[in-house]
Amino acid sequence: MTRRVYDCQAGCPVESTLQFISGKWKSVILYHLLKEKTCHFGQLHRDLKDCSQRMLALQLHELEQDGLIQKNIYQTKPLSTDYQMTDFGKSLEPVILAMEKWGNSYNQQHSTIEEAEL
Amino acid sequence: MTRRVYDCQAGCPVESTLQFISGKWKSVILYHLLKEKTCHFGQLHRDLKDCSQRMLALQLHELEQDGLIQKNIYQTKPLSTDYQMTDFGKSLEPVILAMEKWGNSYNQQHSTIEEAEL
DNA sequence: CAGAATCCCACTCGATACTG
DNA sequence: CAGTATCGAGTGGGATTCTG
Repeated sequence: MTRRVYDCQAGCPVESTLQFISGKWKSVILYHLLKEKTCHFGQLHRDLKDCSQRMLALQLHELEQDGLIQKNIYQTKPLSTDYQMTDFGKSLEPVILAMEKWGNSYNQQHSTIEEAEL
Repeated sequence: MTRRVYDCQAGCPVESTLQFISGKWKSVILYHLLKEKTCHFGQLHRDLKDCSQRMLALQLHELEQDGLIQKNIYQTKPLSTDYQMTDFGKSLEPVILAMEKWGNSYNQQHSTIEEAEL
């Protein structure tokens, strides 16, 4: 993996997982790739509005180095690239989907509360 | 929640989840609390070897403010406190357990490879 | 023991400009 | 379009010290 941020305790499984997905935007990128199968750089850049171009490139690069995603370059003009999950990346699907499920549930409850407050 | 780091897109469920667990040590703390039900500050400090006392206090405070964990203070001498998950915090169990499962699987494969390399 | 306060350096990360 | 290079402000976070 690119950077080891956590190692409180050799073998802590949660830390092992975090080594791969703890980057600022990694989980979100993986989520988009999981849903859309293939994404162009520009598309991700539009979707992740608050992620700068530089950050996006960095995160994608780390994900690629960690073997979670694969980059394909097409020598068209202008240049075009896209990204997709590797099999290793896809193995993280349960983690990402668990996050999605919890987030959906939270968003529902939260919007209900907001409506009640109006 | 204490800080909103992500909001690329209103309603992205993964981002909603990350707002709560994206802190540097939060997932690990939640994992420990999930497994051990109740933890004293010192115990967590020992378990998360590479998390400074200051960081641990900060993360615990944010988790408490977000309503994921509950803090209990005992006016003994010397002072003692412990932490446990709230019901809201427990709702994140599937996410944490998914991380644990993936991490265990990864660790197994990784140790096998290391053995093969010896 | 459990934490708050202060200090301060290293690094993160956004903005901008440039390249193939 | 899909990045890389450079720079500078802001902040994360460790070390240390102090309190109840």
